[in-house]
Amino acid sequence: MGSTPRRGDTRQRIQDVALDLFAKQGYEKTSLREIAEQLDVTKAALYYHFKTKEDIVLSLFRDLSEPLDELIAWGERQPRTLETKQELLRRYSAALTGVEPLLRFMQENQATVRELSIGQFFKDRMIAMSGLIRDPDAGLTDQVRCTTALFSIHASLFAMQTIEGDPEEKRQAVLEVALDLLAQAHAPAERLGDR
Amino acid sequence: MGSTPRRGDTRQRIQDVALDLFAKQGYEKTSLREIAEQLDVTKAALYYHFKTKEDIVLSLFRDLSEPLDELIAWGERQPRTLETKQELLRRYSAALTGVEPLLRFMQENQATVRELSIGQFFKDRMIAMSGLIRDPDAGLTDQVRCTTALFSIHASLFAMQTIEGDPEEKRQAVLEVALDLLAQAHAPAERLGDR
DNA sequence: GTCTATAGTCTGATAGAC
DNA sequence: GTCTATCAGACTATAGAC
Repeated sequence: MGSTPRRGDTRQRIQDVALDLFAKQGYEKTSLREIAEQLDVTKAALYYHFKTKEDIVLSLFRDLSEPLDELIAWGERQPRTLETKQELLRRYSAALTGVEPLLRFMQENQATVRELSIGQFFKDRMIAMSGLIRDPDAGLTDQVRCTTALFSIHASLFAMQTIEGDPEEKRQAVLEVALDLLAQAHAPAERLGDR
Repeated sequence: MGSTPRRGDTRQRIQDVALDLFAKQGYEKTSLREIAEQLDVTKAALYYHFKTKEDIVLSLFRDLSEPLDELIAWGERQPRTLETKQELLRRYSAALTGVEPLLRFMQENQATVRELSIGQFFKDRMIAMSGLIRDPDAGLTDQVRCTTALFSIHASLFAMQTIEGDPEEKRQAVLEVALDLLAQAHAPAERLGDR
């Protein structure tokens, strides 16, 4: 038994290969033929499991959508304190761990994702996160600090590739910098001594 | 005179329309037919001015390549001091001003640009900039600070869209935060007092 | 410098047999 | 659940007239 590999997990295999190719060479440049060939099935087999090409992408994003929605809902129930914002960043960082290929795909194919119905969804979520983190009445510089804090966590997975080191250690370092930025945005007046 | 508009500037007009459409809907989703239609010429006319579709993109990037190369060359001639790095950030921020649509296109079509011969060029330049800004022997957190400083300038054009305000004021605010991050990465030990 | 016409290829998607 | 066969439409790119 087992000489005929994989039966019944075709749907999962399609998702795996699709995400891999989408992240590697982009959504548009990846054809269904290519995905099918790599799985040794035909295009028609793909259409049994997914209605359209876009449907494959939608299925990939389901794992990311729920944790993100829960995080925002949690944030909206909390008092708008520095501690809440810091916890938001910590949870956000944790939520993104393990979905790096998906994030990379989203990051590198923004133009595509934007028109892919899932695009508006994530735009709304980023605006919501931004609204929870920064204070519209604060100074411009402090707003930039907060936005940079949020964005640095988001971007760390691709921007920090030139830095060597253990991924988890890097994640902690990014989180530390982000929390610092947040604290500075909420500090009274004096910052780095003189300067 | 002037009733027959635009003669001889077709090449420039192609570049303008192409960049606009590429930035708006992505490189792959923009066909040469679409560009030609918007200019009221035929596809063949496009091929008179540009050898391929990729060639249009290459021509767009020429304005950005030279200032960036000069900046890196300048940086490599300077002593590796905090002042040099701060000046690098200032010049980098200035160099990016005015080419926002091009940057947005590059940002949102990374997957495409990466395979477009110009991709390796910019990857090399970003690595070079990163090498000038951060110190590989410094602590992980300080390296993240430096990378975030560089990246925040780069990303400010799209990440800060939720913040209201004059673009130039926002640019200054981003620069201030970036310079702060740089200074903190080079500060001795004590940071924000207690915290 | 710009046109028409078209070659040649690939795409996402469907119908129907097994 | 996977196959073969095929669709209509879109694409980049070229040849050659004007």
